[in-house]
Amino acid sequence: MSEAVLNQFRSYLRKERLKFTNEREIILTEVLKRRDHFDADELAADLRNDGLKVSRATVYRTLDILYEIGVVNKATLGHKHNHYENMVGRKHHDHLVCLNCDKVIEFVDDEIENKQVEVCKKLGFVMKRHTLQIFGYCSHCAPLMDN
Amino acid sequence: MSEAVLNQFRSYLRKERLKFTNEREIILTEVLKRRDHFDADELAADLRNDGLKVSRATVYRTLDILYEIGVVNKATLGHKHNHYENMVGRKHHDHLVCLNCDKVIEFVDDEIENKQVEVCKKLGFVMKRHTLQIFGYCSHCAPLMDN
DNA sequence: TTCTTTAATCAAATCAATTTTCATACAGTA
DNA sequence: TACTGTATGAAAATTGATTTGATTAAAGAA
Repeated sequence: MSEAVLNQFRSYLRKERLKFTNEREIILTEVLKRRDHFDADELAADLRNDGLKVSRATVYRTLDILYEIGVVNKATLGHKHNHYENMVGRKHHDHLVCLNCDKVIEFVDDEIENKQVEVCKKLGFVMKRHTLQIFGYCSHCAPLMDN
Repeated sequence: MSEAVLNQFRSYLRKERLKFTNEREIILTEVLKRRDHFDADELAADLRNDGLKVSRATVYRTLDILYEIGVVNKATLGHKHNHYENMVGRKHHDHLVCLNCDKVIEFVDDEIENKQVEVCKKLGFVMKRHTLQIFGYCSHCAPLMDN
């Protein structure tokens, strides 16, 4: 399965006349291990921890490529930096973000998805991507807060 | 009506032991004139144009307060800076953003809103705010692009 | 293999948006 | 009017992200 992604990556790079470098492979491998929502700096730190030296700039550049080919998704989760998530074998979903503990819960609601398509159709708008975030308190934190 | 907002602002400031300064009034007034989606710098530039000198820092600081009391909404519209919009007399709405011409279209869909409430209820999540953006091409730009 | 071309890398500089600092000015109130 | 503490502006600092420029290393050709 990660074999398939690797091939997808290689063939995209070839198509674009880009190079399959050691660093790009390292970053892809690390991204595929991840199941959470991480930022570029966390990823770079993890690589450094594993003794793999890849510069921040390369991490950013490679994440861009991975976003381009749909291997990762980029999300705005209420911080001033982007979060990424491994999307291999996963479908689009939305996020609930706890304002207290930063927990991120994923969900999909087909009716919400369908309604968005309808809204766009009605307005002659061609949807390319969409993102829905709900901010609040998770079931663990809610009782602790004075809502 | 803007009289009411002014009073709301003043009483919030009093409650928090903050001061009703000339600059804060200037910024509030300018915000209330606006019906579009603007960023902090645009607002500062407009004030400068009108001969009103207010520093960038104060603009940011005041927009924070206005966000706090719900006079403005803060939105992430695909740029790396925040956009603000005057919310006086307006209800929550979502945004369609054209990737070509940057046009922003607002919409509300009650069913989407209800579904979000349902999702949260099911998960024991207490919703504080939510934001949905659809990116794509508006009816004017879509025919010009190769979608 | 080796050569050649061209892109990729790193570290450091830069950038844009935002936030903070700190000396000074001013609003609210005693 | 005087006092206290918050707000202000200009500049510096911070943050996340991008670019630069010299060097390295893929990928394909010979």
